[in-house]
Amino acid sequence: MSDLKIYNTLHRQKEVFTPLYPGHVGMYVCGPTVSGESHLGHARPYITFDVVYRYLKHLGYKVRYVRNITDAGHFEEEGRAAEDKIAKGALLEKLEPMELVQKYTNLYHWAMLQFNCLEPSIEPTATGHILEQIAMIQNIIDKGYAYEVNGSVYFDVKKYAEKYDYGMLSGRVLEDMLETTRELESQDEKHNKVDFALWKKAPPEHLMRWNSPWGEGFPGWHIECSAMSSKYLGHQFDIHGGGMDLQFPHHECEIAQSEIAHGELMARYWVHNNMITINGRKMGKAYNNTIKLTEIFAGTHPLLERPYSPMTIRFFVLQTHYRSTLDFSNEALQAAEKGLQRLWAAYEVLQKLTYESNGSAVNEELDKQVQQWCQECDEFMNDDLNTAKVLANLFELTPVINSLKGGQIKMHELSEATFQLLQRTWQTYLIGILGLQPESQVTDNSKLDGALQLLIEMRKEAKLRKDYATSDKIRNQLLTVGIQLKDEKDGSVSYSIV
RNA sequence: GGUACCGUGGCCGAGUGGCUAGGCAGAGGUCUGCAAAACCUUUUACAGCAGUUCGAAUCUGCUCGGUACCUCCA
Repeated sequence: MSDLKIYNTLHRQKEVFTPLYPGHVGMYVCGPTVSGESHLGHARPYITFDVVYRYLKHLGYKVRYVRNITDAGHFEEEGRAAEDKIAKGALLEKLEPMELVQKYTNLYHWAMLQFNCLEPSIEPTATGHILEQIAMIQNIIDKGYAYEVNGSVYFDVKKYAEKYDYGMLSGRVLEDMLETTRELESQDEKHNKVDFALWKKAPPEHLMRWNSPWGEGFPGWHIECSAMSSKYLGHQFDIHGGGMDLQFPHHECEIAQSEIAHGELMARYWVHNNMITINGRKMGKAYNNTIKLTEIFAGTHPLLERPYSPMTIRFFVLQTHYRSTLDFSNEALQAAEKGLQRLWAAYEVLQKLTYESNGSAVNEELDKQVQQWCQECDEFMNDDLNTAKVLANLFELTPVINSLKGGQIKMHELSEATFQLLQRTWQTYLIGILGLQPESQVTDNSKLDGALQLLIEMRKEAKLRKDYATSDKIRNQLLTVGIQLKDEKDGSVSYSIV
């Protein structure tokens, strides 16, 4: 169906993508834990896999894209005293975990919308699949690969490793992990320090709790993804995605659980995006160096010189290959912002151009070059989704488009087919696959437009009188309220809202 | 300590053996009443050392520097 090659972490190499069922793709991406606000680091996987989703659809696949919401855990409102949680008598005064979950889920959805991320086909919640998780845990116990201690259930990694390859994804060696002894509290329940929890007994202060065959508790960290992906995508599916930091232990544990429960490798292609760094360090809660998305959009974080729009962030992310780290800085964001503006301007110009030829000869060299730049976009995407190169080619095409408008290149120098390819490429890539969208909501305000046309007319008359004081005043005053006039080569005047 | 990964010009970043990626910034020019935008031209690279090769940013080794993961962080 395509020549798409994608880097599979499982085998540490690029592999031709062939779906399990021809024409269909099942993709699971680890979603957010909705116990707090999303930060810039979170934005990367969602934008990355949004492009994967869009591209697979572009290739003609019918894709089921599942992205979970982790809403089961130990939730606390930031800054709220711990004793608050259960001590208060009245229900409404207590911390209600679902209230937090709802709040941050809404905020997350809002941010995804800002980034123009398509909605997943299914967005299952951990709390909505407790029964499935319990059933899966029981299944693993029945097969002898998990044991219960004091109301908690642990996966027996050592036993698993005797027969299966624990570490196949992360490249870890079990022996090494057993050797590197490090004292950890509360590991006394585990038979081995490498074992991981499938179910945890809920201590009294734990608010989220469910009944299970092992008493009141809550599911372990990894089990939800295994349970929910198999429910909606089958025991084996095509793509499993997430951040690189989830490779171990999260994804490794998912593989082990699923192998025992379902008897097969859960996903065939494991795709991991790299981190966003800030001053060279990973942006993460543990490092205390996060910038929340709301802070980015509003420019309220102390590290920000000014606000940056969602599309600037999206463009910034896509300008780098998804498996490279991406370093945040004001300079880099501002460069991205300007670059994107240039691309948009060219896109709008291209939209308005129409093909016409006076029968003169086509400039073969140029024509061929334009064709090549357009066609290469497919190759770049097929080569492990190289969005950076796609953008580079769009930038190569930008002066061609502007020159067609400015007259440095005559339309007849391109063949009609090439011109149409050019238009189609921009539409397909910029809008369709990279998912960028215009931001200056030109609200199609006919009243504003009418007023501006009047001002433009008055300025024109002033210029004819060589009354440049007046004409400049009109232009400068409009600029201060965010409307920029541009004198075009053909004598017309256009404006843009900045 | 274990396991991976990375080090590209002022900044951000593609690129894996020969063919100037690209963006932003800087410089010069064209256009313009002047601007803006646009167009044209253009400077600064491949952490260091050694090796393989006709040829290395790209392969190998070493050194230096940095990062990530190692049990609930995308």
